[in-house]
Amino acid sequence: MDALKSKVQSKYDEFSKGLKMVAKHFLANPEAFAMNSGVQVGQEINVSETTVIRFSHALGYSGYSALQKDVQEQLLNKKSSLFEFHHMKNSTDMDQEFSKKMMVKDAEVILQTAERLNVEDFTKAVDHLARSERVLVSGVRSSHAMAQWFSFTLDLMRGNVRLFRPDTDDIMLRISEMNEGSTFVAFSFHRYALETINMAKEAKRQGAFVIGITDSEVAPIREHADILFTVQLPIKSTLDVAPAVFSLMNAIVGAVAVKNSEQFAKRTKVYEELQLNRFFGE
Amino acid sequence: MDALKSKVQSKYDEFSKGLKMVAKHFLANPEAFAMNSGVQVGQEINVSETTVIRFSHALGYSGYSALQKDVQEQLLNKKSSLFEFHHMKNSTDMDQEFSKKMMVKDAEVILQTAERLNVEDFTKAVDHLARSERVLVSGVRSSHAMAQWFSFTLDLMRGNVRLFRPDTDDIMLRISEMNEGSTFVAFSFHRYALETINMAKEAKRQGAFVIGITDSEVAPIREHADILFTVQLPIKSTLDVAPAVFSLMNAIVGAVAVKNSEQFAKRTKVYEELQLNRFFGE
DNA sequence: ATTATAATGAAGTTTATTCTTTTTTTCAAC
DNA sequence: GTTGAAAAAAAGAATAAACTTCATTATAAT
Repeated sequence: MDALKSKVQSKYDEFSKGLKMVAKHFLANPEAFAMNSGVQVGQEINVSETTVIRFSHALGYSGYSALQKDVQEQLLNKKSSLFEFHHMKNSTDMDQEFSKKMMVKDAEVILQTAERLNVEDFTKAVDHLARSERVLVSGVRSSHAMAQWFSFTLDLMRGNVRLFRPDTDDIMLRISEMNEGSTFVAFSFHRYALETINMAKEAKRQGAFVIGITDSEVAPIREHADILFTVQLPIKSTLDVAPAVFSLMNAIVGAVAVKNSEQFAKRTKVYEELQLNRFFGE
Repeated sequence: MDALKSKVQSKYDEFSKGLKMVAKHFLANPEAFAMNSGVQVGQEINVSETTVIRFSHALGYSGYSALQKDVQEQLLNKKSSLFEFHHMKNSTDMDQEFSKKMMVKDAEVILQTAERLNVEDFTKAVDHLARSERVLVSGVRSSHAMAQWFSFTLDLMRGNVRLFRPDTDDIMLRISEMNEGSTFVAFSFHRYALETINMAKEAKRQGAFVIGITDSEVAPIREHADILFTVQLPIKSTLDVAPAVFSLMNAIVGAVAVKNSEQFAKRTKVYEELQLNRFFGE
């Protein structure tokens, strides 16, 4: 399989626009080629069957059927070799075990978080985030990445979202901009930086709606939050909450996008059109 | 697969002579059923196509096509393991459905990413990240949160990790610090900001080891990366890759921590002791 | 702007596959 | 050995897939 894949990778640059789309899809999901007909594959990627066949030709096959046969064989061989791999327990694939195990754990934490999520709170939070005039997001140190992603993504969606930047922003100024039409989102995780907590307190005093995202139901931020989302790890876990928090944020942002779908479509269109070639590759 | 196989086994005694032959062959070599047409399967076991079709009927399928599709799916375990577990039928609430669905999808993407992860690459990357004198991390715009988290966390672990800051850092200066003992980590996701790509190119030219984290096997960063990790979403998905990327990073950082465990323990101890009460709550 | 070149998808043709119907074979009972 | 029931094969019809051609559209070069 890898041989075929790297062949596709190496030829990728010579391909036309349509072929590139097919190639990308092939690399991402070769199973689709093994199991479906040419038309089906084409439909899935919005390309004509003809282009799929041309892709086969470009790789040196006589047609789609030939490519499909080859993919099928390689895929099934890989399966069996992977199966063998699982059985040998020597030390070299400890790492495989390790990475996989950790990621499975992350997935489990996400499911558990989803399970525990309070629907009412979720709906209310989404509602405020969609409607608020202004949104201010804060999170420092270990929580800063979360705050950054959340504000960046939400700003794409609805605008008027601001990330508090501890290095350059003035706390008092930012806080003074908060009022009844504002929402403040605080990311406060273990060690619970006082900066964020105090901001939440002040924001609330100014009448803003405060959403707290944290790792414990008794975290200090709870006092100042109208809504509290908690992402909890299994005890004694060395995991990081980040994957689960991002999944939660993803759901929130997605829900906001759905709620404001027309506004969202307009904004992203404008954003896409703005892109200048000299800033981006491909 | 096992379910289907044992069904065949249990019905075996009731079968006619011809069907028994087909059943035997099916148990021995189900791949043939996944990949070949009815006639071909028949020929291989000296039985008519009709008998193969009858075999499909005997198992309760509408015809050979239906059997084949099922076998294909089971062999490539297209059926996601999670979907089986989390059949959410209980909730009537649309919002609950929504948030949960999104998060379940995130979990699935993580599992798939774990599945596809190349062990060798993972080991090699961890090795470099643990041993390198210096590590430089870059990611702008939508990738910036990832870069921030990764550099922050890895820096806690081993030190000498630097995040490239587009607003204040000088590209040339940062690049010129790279050499054979350095590792450069590039987060390059859709729209593929040129800044990161060019930095990777230059870093490589300076002899640094380059690790690319991206969303496609043909993303532009691939040319300049010694190791490429791809986190792919199912096509047509409106999801964000962030949760899966964070899970991958989590695994990487975790592996580095294990590798450098004594160093890591010392560093975090120092860090913990440093904390002054007036910075943190509780 | 104009032309030449290449890429694309719609429509049409051919080939392959599945499924149904009909005929033939098998085999046991008499 | 004939007969009849049951199963398999062969033939045929219907369907679906793969491939080809060609007109249209996009891209690049002048």
